[in-house]
Amino acid sequence: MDTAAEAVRRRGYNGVSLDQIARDVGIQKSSIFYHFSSKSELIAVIFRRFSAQIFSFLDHTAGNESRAGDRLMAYIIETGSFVEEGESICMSIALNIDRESLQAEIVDDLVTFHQTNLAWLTDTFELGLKDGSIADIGNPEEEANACLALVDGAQLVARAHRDSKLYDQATLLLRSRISVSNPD
Amino acid sequence: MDTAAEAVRRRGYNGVSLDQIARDVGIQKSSIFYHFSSKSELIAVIFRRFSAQIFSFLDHTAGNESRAGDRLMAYIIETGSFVEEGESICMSIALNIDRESLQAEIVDDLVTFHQTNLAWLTDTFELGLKDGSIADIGNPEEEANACLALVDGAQLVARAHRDSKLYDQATLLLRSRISVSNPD
DNA sequence: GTCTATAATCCGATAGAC
DNA sequence: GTCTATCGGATTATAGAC
Repeated sequence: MDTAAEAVRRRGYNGVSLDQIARDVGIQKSSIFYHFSSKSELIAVIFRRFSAQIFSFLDHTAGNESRAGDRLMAYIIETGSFVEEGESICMSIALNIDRESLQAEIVDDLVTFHQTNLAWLTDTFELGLKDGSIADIGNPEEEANACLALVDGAQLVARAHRDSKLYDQATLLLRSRISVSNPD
Repeated sequence: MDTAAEAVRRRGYNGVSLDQIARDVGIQKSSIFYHFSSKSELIAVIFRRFSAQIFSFLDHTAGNESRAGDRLMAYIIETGSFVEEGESICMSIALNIDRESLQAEIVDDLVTFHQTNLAWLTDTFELGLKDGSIADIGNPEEEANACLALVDGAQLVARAHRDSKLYDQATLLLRSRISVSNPD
């Protein structure tokens, strides 16, 4: 499943073959069908696992970080980790491109994933309005939408040039609005 | 070629088949090979055509609009036109996802396309520093990188929810920094 | 320049031995 | 639970008639 997840993030749904995944793992592709009934199901399972990991991260961050600036900074760093060496992107982006090849169930999960991220970011910017840890906040919902677009697009830019530093550069202006706490 | 271009923007390189393109056009798929030697060549040609159109737009805009704010606004609107009804995206994004399935030549063209856009945006923000038509500019190169990431990501967000209005919302904060001229 | 027909390959999926 | 073998379908590409 780890191998399949990485393959999807690097080559998209239509770009991966079960044969290639099986070869990377060191088994025969027919063995995959003992664990998953179809390619669709395999992708559905790994996306739900990925989605659950991110939701867990969001809950954990909201529970542990009391300041909006710290929450947002953790989000930007976490999302940047998907870029790796500029060869990969977040799975939801990769699957969204190949959306028309996916079954309706996974497409619904993709929408839910996006909406959950947007709602979390909106809450974060609303908190930022109160605690002042993020500068120049306009409408929280608009900020959340722009922030999600920025971190997604920053992954694309970094991948386009195979350089993870471009993710950091593209998000620099957003990060400069954050006054992080210094817990000692 | 128009049909092929739209198909790539909606389904990605690996998601389109020559048979489907031929059926949409109303010919047989074998007829495609009279005009193009391979699927790779077809995609290379339509991307170069797309790339030339955008480069022409950049030149035209820089020549006709003297204010940085007007140039940037035109760029944001032009890029937003790729979203259509939330079903499509810019061809460079779609091809960049399926990069590992493409021949090296097209990948080079993709990098050139991205760099040209970045350079144009950097020039625009440098002009904006001088003429004051864009507010709160930090480093022009960082602004360009963040701007490109934002408009690319805004297309993804709009497509994720099949709603072109989300592109407008995600770019609203950037557009609010622009003081457009009112030519009368 | 487009057609029919078909070759060659790849892929998802199944059957059955071990 | 993994293997070998294979089916059936889709896809890229070619050959040759018109």
